[in-house]
Amino acid sequence: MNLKQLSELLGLSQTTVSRALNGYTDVSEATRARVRAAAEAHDYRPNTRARALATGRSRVIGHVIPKISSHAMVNPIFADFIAGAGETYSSAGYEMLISVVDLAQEEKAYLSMKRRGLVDGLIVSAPRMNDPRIALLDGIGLPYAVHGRATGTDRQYSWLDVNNRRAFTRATDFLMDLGHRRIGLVNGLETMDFAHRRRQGYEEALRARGIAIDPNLMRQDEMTEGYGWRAARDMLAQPDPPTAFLVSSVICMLGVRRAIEEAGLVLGRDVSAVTHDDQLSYLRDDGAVPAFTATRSSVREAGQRLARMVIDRIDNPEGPHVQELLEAELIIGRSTGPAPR
Amino acid sequence: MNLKQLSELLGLSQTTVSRALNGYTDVSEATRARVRAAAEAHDYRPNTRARALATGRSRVIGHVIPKISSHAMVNPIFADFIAGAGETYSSAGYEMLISVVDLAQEEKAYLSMKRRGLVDGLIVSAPRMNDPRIALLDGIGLPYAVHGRATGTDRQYSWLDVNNRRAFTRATDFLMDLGHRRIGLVNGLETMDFAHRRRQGYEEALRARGIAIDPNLMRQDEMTEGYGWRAARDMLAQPDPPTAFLVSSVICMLGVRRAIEEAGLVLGRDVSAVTHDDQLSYLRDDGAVPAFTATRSSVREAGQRLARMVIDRIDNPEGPHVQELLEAELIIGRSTGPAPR
DNA sequence: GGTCCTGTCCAAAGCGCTTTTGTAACAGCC
DNA sequence: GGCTGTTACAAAAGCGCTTTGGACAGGACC
Repeated sequence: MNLKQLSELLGLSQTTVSRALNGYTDVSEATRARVRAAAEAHDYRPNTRARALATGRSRVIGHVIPKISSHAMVNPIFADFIAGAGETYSSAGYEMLISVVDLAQEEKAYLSMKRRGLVDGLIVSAPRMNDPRIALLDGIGLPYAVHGRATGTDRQYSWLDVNNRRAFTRATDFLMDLGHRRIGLVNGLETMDFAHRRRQGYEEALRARGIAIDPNLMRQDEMTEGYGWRAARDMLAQPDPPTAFLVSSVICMLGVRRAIEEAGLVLGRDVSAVTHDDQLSYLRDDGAVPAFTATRSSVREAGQRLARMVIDRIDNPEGPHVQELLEAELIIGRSTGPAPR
Repeated sequence: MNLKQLSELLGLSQTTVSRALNGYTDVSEATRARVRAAAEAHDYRPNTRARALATGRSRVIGHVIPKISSHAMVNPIFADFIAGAGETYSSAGYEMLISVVDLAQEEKAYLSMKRRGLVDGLIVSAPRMNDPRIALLDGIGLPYAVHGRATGTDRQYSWLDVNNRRAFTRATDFLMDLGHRRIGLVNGLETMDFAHRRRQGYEEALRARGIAIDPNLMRQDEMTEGYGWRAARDMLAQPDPPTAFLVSSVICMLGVRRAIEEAGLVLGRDVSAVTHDDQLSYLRDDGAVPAFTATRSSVREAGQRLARMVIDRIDNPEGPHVQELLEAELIIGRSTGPAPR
């Protein structure tokens, strides 16, 4: 059933049927009701492609996953973020298009998306320091919003980020309030903007209390369970081991906990640990008192809000850029306690 | 730059330019080269929407994420699967569209995708027992391929699945060869087809050697770290505890390992464990000898192949259905050893 | 010379919508 | 009665492609 057939069936012109369904006021309410009923009865849906061609807007928003050589960079965050964004899109009448693109082809891919009229806007993920994509997209003229910030760029752009610096400052303060003085940092890769900011927050808090920053207590790597384990194990084996850890993700934290337990120590008593928790649905902590003390910020919610942000930019491309800084909650769980004396 | 402008620039008709670029033979090679060069020079890309409207094919394949009330069901598998499928799509000139849909609206969503001409085909994920979606999609007439199988349906359809039954039979046999007789099963939710099949494989292997099946050694739940921990802890606390575990995912396995270590036992010596490993990129095991003995099958590869499968169905909708059963490898790691006597 | 290919190219229709630009019909007003 | 406004509909253009159905020139063949 297409518009032509529906209009013939109703004895009306395509114009009238189209305008009736799209809420124009130059259609009488009686006619509109009749059209609506017929559309409903025959389950008529306007063809997306034709509508897109006629309006010049595809109502599709693109997400790009960069691929390095043969491996796509899949982030544990990805699934929940997508789910959040997808919820906003579907309630706003947008579709989400995901494209796996060679990292080296990323520039071309954005341009091609614009040229082909594939998407109305983009979400930019995992910004790196001095990320070149921002200038690029401004040049192309495709609305976008960034998940995170790109330190080093002085352009204006729309972004949403967690206040990673503040979160880690607070976590560090919290541990110091409990009497901890030697705090190990099990960070993500510091080429990633968020990890860089977390270290800043950590160092800032230590400096504020006049505690020396010890490079032996700082690690960075991709956030796997194994990395968490190795990092914590090594630091605990040092002459003057940390009494607490600051960890960048729950997956890492699982490894940190293992290292602590293997060392014959008890988490939350002998050694404390705070992790950042993105509230990933498949890692959720279902206890009454959470297992881990955490700086918590839902990545799904970030997805929802960022999706809204691109849509707003599409609706008003010349509008002012919007920045949203989400504060992470500090949730007390069973993984922290007073420093042993 | 659109087709009209390009053709005017070349002094050719739109027809000729279009046919030159699309490889038709009624264009001389000299002209084709000239057209190609101009297209290249001006970075011309045919507008996707116009082409889709003209050809009646969108070159988009849909993936649906069902949403239960306010929570999308996000599977840890999801990200890697998508990445795999995305790789195939981008090299085959397809795009991937992901739609978050209320579980109750799923039927409508498929129909709407067809009616709106949004996608050329679909991937169906996480089939349940007697899954109604198969009959539904056959009725709608949208090509699709299923990730997994739906026990209980006698229709023919195209699917790709891991041989879960065989994988768990082999793993059980392997443990029994090492002398284990009491083997705990830490399974996923058995409403999921794959979990159902894994239990079958486990029970079959036990029966084949005349070992009684003990309901006290079988658990099922959503596969979190916490669930793995609780399941293993509880079973180990039983009067006649298992000497080995069969675990449904690496995340669960992390919990199982923790329970074993907390009980003062050593994994791979006092207690053995085999897990299924989907080779998720963010849980990869980077040691020389893997930490876990595992039935291993890459979900990313599954994504790649399944994407190819839908594309084939789109190209030849009346062709015979294809089924692909991937055998999981049994990889020996450090988590298994002879049963203690 | 006429016929029949063959190799190249093109005009125009069509995909299914939206939107612009009318155009009747009717009412209100002097 | 003539003018202006308003309301409710429709004809037709246009979005940017692909595809159908020629058209035309040149060579081969009889």
